[in-house]
Amino acid sequence: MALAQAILVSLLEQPQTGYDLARGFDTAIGFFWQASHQQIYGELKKLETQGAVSSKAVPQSGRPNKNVYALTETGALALEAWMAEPASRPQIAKDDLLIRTFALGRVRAPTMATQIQERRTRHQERLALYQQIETKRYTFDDGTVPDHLVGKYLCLRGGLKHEAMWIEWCDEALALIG
Amino acid sequence: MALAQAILVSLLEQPQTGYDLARGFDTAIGFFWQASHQQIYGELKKLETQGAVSSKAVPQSGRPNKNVYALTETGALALEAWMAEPASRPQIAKDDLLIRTFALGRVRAPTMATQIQERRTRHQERLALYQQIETKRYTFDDGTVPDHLVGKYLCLRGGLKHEAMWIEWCDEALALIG
DNA sequence: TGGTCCATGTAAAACGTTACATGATTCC
DNA sequence: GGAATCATGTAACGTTTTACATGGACCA
Repeated sequence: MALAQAILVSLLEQPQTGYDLARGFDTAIGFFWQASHQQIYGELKKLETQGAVSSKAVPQSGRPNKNVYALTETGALALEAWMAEPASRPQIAKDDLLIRTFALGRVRAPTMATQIQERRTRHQERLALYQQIETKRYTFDDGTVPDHLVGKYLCLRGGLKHEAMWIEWCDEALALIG
Repeated sequence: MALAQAILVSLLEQPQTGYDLARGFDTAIGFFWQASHQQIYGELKKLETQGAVSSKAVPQSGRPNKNVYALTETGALALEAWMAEPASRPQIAKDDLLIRTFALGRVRAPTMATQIQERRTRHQERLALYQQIETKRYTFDDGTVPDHLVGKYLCLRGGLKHEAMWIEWCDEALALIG
């Protein structure tokens, strides 16, 4: 749906290959948007035929050529227009741990405490990662975040809050089903 | 993926039609799992051929017949087995408001404050709804939730925390970009 | 008379995942 | 010698959304 825009936004920072994007989707924007390399290669081609991105082949020795994609003027304008479009309503991620949780008290489920404990560990790891990033990249002497980083910073803050909240939830659940 | 299980868990409480399920997916389990009626009708048929649910036609006057589905023994056992399977890793919901946010500071976006404000209102509404449900259905004199409601209650708690967290995020974002 | 609710369904399109494929390079 | 990295791609499959379809009941 908004994969095209996720790519355009990623290209704002610098031109990238499909491969770069696929990897970046594992880090920066990937904290809240996932896409496989197959999807990205396909979408890039579509965006190129629309004129939103341009590609430049970079020959390499002993490797397939790189296709480095850059945002075009057209793409930048399209992105700006899209920014003003109303965002879709928030969706809760489909989470099968919650389905299992829903059944608690009605189905025998001796492993649920372990499962929630495991989930807690995951969130804890993520939280630690985000905290590290916050300290490293978003801590400034005067205590304010420079304008051009505000967007990325807010996304990180969302991630931090998200993980912290789920840790709290796990603790609450463990206390209740203990 | 886990749509089948979401249906089975919904049927734990009582036999229901596909139509009922599709509407329930807008309320109880639907707070964290979405599915259209088309998907549900299809999945119910699949589940019936597998023997996990059984259907009973209920004739009606002036309406199409109801197909009321109930969980079978087989289905209950399958569900119990599934409960012990490891849950998939947590995913963050794809949210195009966050993509827009990511671009803040790099693209002109004069409507973003309004958009976040609107999103805040949505979360506020949801939070109010969940709080109402908590008060109405999960408040007991002795302060404890009865066993058979623990699962549903924990899901509601997740919803509450989720909405509260996003309201906080919206406030943080508005303060930073205001 | 026009809209929403009940109750089911088909069909096509869009989106996403999984598996497979290539082939040199670099690291352990 | 084996695994991971770089870099692209095709094909099959599964899931989800959107659109279309029916038709009486009930309400304003």
